[in-house]
Amino acid sequence: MTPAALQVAIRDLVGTVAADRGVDAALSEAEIVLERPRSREHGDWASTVAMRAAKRIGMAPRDLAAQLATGLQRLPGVAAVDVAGPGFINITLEAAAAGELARRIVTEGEAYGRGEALTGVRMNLEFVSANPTGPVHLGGTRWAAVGDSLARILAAQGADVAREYYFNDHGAQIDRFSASLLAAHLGEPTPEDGYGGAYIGEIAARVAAAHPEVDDLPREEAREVFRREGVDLMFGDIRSSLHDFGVDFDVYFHENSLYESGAVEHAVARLRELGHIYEADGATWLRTTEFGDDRDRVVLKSNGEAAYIAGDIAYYLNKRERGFDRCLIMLGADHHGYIGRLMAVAAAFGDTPYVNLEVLIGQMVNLVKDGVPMRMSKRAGTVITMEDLVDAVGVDAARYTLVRSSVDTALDVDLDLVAKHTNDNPVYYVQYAHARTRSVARNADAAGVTRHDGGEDAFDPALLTHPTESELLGTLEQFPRTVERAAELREPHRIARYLEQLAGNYHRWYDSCRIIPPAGEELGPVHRTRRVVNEAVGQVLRNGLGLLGVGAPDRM
RNA sequence: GCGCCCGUAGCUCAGCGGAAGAGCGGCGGCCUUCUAAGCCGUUGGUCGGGGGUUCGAAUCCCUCCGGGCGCACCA
Repeated sequence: MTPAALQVAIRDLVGTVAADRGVDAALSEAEIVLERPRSREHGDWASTVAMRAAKRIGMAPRDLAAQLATGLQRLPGVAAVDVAGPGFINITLEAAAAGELARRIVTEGEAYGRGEALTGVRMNLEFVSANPTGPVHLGGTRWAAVGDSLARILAAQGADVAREYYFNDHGAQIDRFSASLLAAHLGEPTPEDGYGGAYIGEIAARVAAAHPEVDDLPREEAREVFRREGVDLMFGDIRSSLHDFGVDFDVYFHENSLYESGAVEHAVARLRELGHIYEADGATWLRTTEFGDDRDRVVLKSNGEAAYIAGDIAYYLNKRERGFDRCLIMLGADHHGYIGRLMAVAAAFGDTPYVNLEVLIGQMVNLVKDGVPMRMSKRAGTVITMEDLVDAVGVDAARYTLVRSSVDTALDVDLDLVAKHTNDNPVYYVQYAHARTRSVARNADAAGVTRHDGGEDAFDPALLTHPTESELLGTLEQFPRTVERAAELREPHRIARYLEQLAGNYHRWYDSCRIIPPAGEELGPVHRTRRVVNEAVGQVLRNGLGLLGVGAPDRM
């Protein structure tokens, strides 16, 4: 008896009751809510359908629930049905019906948890996108962890996902970067509005070592060398940190290519064709107010230069022309003001905002020391980088910490605390559960506790009768819909929270149910069956950690 | 002034229409048997305040308070 079958049965029963009373009470699937009750006392599944449908049918909720319960009781695989409170229907399944899942998970393996919700959809996921003026800081590290995990989750739902990094190595920021490098090389103080931090000195030294001629060049030319070579080195460092963090992009998109290829002119011409461009005050404007923005935006400044948004316009059109159905952009909270104009741009091209284009805003990461927030400043060089974090806690703990909270929540990271109490990080709780499943498997093999007994499949789900077993099986059953929900809501943290629950269920099961019989107890079908459950849990933990880009160790 | 996010246990945070949660911390237990990075018990909450919608609100709507981040012909 699967939840889907239960749902169908409930719909039919409601139809029968309604027909008896001469009422047409056709229920949509969404109305037949079947959920895992929070408390074990409420059975394996609970339905609120009686409370929803009571008014339409003209019965008291509890009476309707009682009638439905009688019908449900007769279904095969249903052990007990109770009516509680205002009309909850609590359903308990027979162990055999619930336990069948373990066999299915082992058969499906890595495929368990995948879905088809996004099959055939081409998605472009843009994240991090930091300009090469310094190492990736904590905020960028959060997007790296969340973005990469989201890409994995979307792919698990069948989407064709491209990870994309958009960057600019020209303009005022880069000018300040190269001026800072030159100053560091010459032993001068960091220029006003320049970048501080130890990495500036290191990059400057590497450039000078590779190009000793800078000392003989005029200042302007030397600065040009520092600009060109420094950007290359910096960007190389960024890519390498990201790679070490387990994040590799499919496309590194250079903003300047939009200008060099004529993509900006192409996009502006297209918008002009569509009638959304006008001239005023010597500048060229896009009428974004027509599409919900709070003011029109300058596309080409009165001095003839392209405004920043011109790049965004061209970039969006470029993505669409490369065949992406859905363009997702992850931005920090300090960019939330862009959403309106970006959506207006999409609409101006005739696209559907929030469908063809999605902007995911993530809140800031704050560095905390001894409970006091520390201001991070690139200029002052008091920045915690991706590498700092990884050095302190390792890739797995770093990624897990950053991905287990909703991006809607500003995150406080206390480096001392994280470094000191590394074992407190829930990632170890989950990883330990996985290592335990592997350890049990090794020992079980050695003890002959295998699924097959003399060629016969000894798996018998009716033997999984312990309360911790129905709890564990119920959680295992939730994995596919958890992944689907995480993909739909773009919320990877749901996977992490799910894994913590599963790990807890497993640890408690392990504590009360032996897989390998202790001395004096005979090896029987129950042990062989539990062995399959153990494998199923390991598989799901592995699949889930994989979606987070976190390792699933065999030993700890 | 306008806009976005947040306000749930001492701390960090899940839950976002259906029967208040986890981790950490505190206190007390459990290793001669499959990993004690574990388990069990206990402590701890007017879900920021007030209205409204609903059979039912931490969850949706309005409003107020508090905190964070933004509102350029900068990039």
